[in-house]
Amino acid sequence: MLDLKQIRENPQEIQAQLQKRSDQYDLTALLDLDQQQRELTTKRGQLQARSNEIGKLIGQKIKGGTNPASPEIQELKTEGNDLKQQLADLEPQEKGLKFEIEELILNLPNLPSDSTPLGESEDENVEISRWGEDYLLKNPETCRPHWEIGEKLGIIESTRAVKISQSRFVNLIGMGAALERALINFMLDQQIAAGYLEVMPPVLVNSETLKGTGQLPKFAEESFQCAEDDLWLTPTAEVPLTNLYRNDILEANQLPIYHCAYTPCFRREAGSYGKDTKGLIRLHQFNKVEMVKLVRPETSEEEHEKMLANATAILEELLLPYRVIELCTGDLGFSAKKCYDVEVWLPSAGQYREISSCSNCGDFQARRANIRFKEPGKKGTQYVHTLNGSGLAVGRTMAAILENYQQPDGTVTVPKVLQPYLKREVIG
RNA sequence: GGAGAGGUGGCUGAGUGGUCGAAAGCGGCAGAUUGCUAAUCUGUUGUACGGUGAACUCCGUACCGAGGGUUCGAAUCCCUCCCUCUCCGCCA
Repeated sequence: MLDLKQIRENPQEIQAQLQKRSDQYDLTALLDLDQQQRELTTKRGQLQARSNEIGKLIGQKIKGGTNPASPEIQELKTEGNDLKQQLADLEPQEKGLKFEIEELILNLPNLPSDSTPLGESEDENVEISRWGEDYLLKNPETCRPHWEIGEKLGIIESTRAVKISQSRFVNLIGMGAALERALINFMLDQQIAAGYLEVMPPVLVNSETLKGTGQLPKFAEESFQCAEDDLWLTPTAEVPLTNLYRNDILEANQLPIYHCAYTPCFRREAGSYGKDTKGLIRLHQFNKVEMVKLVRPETSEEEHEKMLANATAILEELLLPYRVIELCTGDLGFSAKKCYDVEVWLPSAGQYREISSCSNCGDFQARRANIRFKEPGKKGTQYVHTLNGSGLAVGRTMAAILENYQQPDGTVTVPKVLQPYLKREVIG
């Protein structure tokens, strides 16, 4: 959530920053409502002050021995009643305005960082670096897509998954399931070693929680909902991990907080019909190891770079070629001010595909989720900065392994670092 | 799911409808003092919004689980909801 005070004080600047994302955001309605609301609040505050005063006065007089039925008291009661009536008129107006303002501001995305490249769409994302070209397949023309490899090996199965669920679900079988588990364990072990405290959080979360990280209200159609219980299936562990500290005032010395978690993630993928219908790339349910940081504002940029390194380290250990791109303003996620995507090489597609997204959300989520910290000596509180990144998407990592490690005979070599986990060197 | 109890400030825990933002204790902070890694004493102690201000301050409003209601006035009375705990049932 953006800072309303800041919007009020620098409307044209904020407008210009939002403009970098797209031209669909207009602050004029918000500013107008804010002005009205503030006037009302001031007026109501004055009336309320007088009303409180009368209440106290009556109390004092009665305690002092004045007859409650005396004209003096009656007169005050009349004034009190009159004020009450006026307040009763103002209050709904004020509430209505506050509600409208809230709705507008909750639908405004974060302001892009100054360093975020300008651009309208993903076409203008900027490649930052590449790694692992030595590990590219030597014979790309004969390589097969991971779903074919998986099906042939009997480790990825989709027909029966569709029967028991829907399209965009799969069964992992035998070594497929084992490889998935091995990857989860490997990734967690790596991130724990990098300083993240593991959490195994609930994956059903309430509406407040989704609002805190920015998935609600704007992206309700992206998540699966259990409406009867006000619970949603988490689209990413970023949601429960960040919300661990919702409404908290942390001590400055608790920061930075690093968490990692393995969770299944659930996404409706509304609007992606026909895209990536095969294989492990775009499923309604997938596994992910996530990293989340809560940090002091002045350190968030540096923490962001470190988090990116934690994500890419996994790919380097697995010897999978990747590149890092920085999202341009037009492609930036709702809550992020700056975002790196890590893309792994998928030889069958002949392209890099997203396998991690590392975002610096600044204080945007902290405002929504009301996560603050307090400096011991100082007065008042500050919002923390929140960051999140995949470390990594497990299914897509499996896809990359199957494709990049495939052998001409149809088997798949197990990456060295996974061999201790999987207790074998070849799948097939 | 059934029955009961309860939700108050960082924590423990008082609070008869009227100077209650809330006693007391603990903790925290500041100071004083004492021949000594600690004790004692004194003072202080939340958050948010708005106004004023360079700032400390000051003023107003709101917050005693949430939302309504009664009243001139609600932590206190009434209603609804949420949550926690205990017992029973069920269950991995």
